[in-house]
Amino acid sequence: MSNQGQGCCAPLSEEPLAKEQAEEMATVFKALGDPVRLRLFSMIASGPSGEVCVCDLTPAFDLSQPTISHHLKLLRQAGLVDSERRGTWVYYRSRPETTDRMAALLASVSADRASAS
Amino acid sequence: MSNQGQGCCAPLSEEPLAKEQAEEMATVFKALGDPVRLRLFSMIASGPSGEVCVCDLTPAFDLSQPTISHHLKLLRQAGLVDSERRGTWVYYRSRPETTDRMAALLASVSADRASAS
DNA sequence: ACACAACATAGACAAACGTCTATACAACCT
DNA sequence: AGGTTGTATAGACGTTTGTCTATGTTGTGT
Repeated sequence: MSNQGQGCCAPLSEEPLAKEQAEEMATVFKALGDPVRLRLFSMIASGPSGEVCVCDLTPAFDLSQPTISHHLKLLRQAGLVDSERRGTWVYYRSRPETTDRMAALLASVSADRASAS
Repeated sequence: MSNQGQGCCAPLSEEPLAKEQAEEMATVFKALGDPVRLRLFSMIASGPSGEVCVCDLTPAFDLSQPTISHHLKLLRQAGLVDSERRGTWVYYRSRPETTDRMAALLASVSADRASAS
């Protein structure tokens, strides 16, 4: 099914991303791979006070409240945001560690690309 | 359904990511939101010569050749990679512009976060 | 011209996803 | 205590996604 070792091109040195690490990172990318979640995350991450109340997120979309809640849950499970209840309301804030990891991965790609030229 | 204007918290200044821009960027994130595609992209982006032959990508997975081809198509449609046929073989290379845009977006999130503290 | 190899496309199908309604839980306020 | 509001969970349902097999397309070599 392939011609490895027949001179097509140099064999890959090594997969730069191991299977397990790819699985983990893909979860994070997938979480941002939906327009609603991306906007939600964007609103949370750029909240003026570093956090945003769910009561301000929900009415910003033409979607039901449970749907927004579901999307927030996925963002939380991906490690992109954290939530805290204060009294009646729940506040979400971003977790820059996760964002930074993604940015670093993308930057390393560009770096590899640059060093190869 | 909400208490906007009742003192829950400051209303959002503005969605930092417009609907259309979110839609567009989400497509790119979604493309990397699958473990197989993320590994494919990683292999392509870190290819020693800046490009990788499909014939080296396909046997690296326990998946059928059409499945790999399909994933490569999605990466291409997302603007993450480009393909070129040379003779019998097809070579894929990454498009750093797209990667850089994603990194910039993630970095701006961190920046907003830092300036808010 | 013909056979063969690399890659892409088409169609089918189960699994995952995004959305909804209904309901539960938690906190506030008379 | 009881009613009301904010948020989460449960279950249902149509759509999208990831995978496969079968086939088409493009280039090579004899």
